[in-house]
Amino acid sequence: MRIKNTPVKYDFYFKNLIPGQSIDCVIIGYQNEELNILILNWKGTKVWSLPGGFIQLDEDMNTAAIRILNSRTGLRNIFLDQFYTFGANNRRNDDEVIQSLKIMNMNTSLAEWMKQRFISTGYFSLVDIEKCIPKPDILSEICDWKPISELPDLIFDHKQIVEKALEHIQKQINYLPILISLLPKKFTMKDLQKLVESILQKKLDRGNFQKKILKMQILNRHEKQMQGKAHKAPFLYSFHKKKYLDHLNKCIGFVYR
Amino acid sequence: MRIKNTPVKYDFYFKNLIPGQSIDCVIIGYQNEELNILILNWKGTKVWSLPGGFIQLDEDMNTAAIRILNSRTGLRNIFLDQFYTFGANNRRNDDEVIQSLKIMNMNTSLAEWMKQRFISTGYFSLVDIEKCIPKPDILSEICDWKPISELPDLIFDHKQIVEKALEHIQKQINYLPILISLLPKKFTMKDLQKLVESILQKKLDRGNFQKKILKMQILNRHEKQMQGKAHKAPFLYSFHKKKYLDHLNKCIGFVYR
DNA sequence: ACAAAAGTGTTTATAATACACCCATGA
DNA sequence: TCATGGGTGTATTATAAACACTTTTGT
Repeated sequence: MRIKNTPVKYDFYFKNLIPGQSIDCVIIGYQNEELNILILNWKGTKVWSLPGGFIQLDEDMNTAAIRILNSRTGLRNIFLDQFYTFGANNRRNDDEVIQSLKIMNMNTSLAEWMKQRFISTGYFSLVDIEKCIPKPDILSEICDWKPISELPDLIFDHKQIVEKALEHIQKQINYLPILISLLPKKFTMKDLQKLVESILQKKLDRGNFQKKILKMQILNRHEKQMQGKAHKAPFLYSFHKKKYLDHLNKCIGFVYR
Repeated sequence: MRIKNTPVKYDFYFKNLIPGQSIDCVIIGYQNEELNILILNWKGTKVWSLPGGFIQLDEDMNTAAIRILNSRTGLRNIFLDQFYTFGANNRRNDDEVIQSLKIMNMNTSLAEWMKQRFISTGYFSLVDIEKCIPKPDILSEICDWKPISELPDLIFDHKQIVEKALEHIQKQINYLPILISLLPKKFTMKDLQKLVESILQKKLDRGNFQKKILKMQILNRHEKQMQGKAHKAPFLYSFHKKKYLDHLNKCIGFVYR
């Protein structure tokens, strides 16, 4: 799933941007029973960062976030929400910036731009990894999924941004369409349970989970899936989108806390 | 509770500020069985706005928010948290700004500053109204509490900012020290219930509320308070701060949803 | 036949809800 | 003595938690 970028010349593309204000995206997918996050490797360095970008002078901030998400993933109409704005004066370590920019042999005006103080608004997005085509940005040559248990060091305060985002979805699991966004169309009850467990970071009882979810009437049951495994084949399910969203709006308490 | 400002001359105090970035505060208090919000009236106009301000070049955004809160209320060590950043390109209506600045006879450089596009981060604060000494800012001459049911029109998107803040505390009542911040040291069970009801916007059963809260063991019971009313005198309570905060951290679900 | 995991059922404990009862108080 | 609201109790229902039983499948 690694995709290489073609060489670009750095131009003055940032002339049209709001200075001092950036966006960082925590793009979350679900794979191998674990949450994964999309991160970028800066050209010729060991620096990893979150996908991010800037806001155009006449652009809504939310629109900019959608644009950035789309340009890194190819996806449209994806769940995306703001969770926090990071405004500490020392959130970017200047040495880190200068060092990396030097390695990347960046032209002066872009380097100057990058050296500003930025206040950055964090957005998180929940995507189906299967549908996503990761694309590196102007600073990077690798754009790749990493499981949260194996994240490398990230530049600046990006690790904290990830942590804040994870905290946020944990608290919002009852209110936001988190589960429907992360699973493929059809899935087994076990898939759903593993996902919930990986978000809440705790084990749940299998029988009780199944009963609780079924009683909510938010799932459609489909044909059984033969897996060639030495046990009963599980049913496949899909979300009944309307009922699922109604449930969230009623804030009834979706799963566990 | 109205306080008039003395005349000030507008100076270049904003030279030291981050351009394009502002802070708006939704300062919430509890009075007459209703949530109240602190708002400002711009000099010589009918314009009402939230208390707000800007961030100094070398200042953390959170520090700026604390500074702004303190300068409007005189309070220190108050609960204050960020809830959303408002970045729509058209969130400020330019005509409104220009009109108001003209009426206020503002000098050119301040007017120019005010006409920028601002991305504004919303903070909310929960205060004991009794302890608060509202002070108008440089643009205003009145700084006053208004119950949320009787808010006047607010400038720009400030009404939406208030709504988002209220939504936020509703969702966070189980996680944030909302109740302890809004009530005076000692209060009756009825006071507490009315506060919770005014946040959740629904009626709760008196007997069940009392039992549920008492079972949590987060209150200290004090002497009864004789009110001169034609019925039994109620107990006074105060929060057992540690137990209350522990309860919130455990996210057990504090009251109702 | 067996192990493994699915689907469902049973039991017990805990919590939510509705509302009933008695008590203290001032008019 | 009466209306009012405070404090507490009880009965009913709903939900959570632990775990047991049966079924289906491939080896």
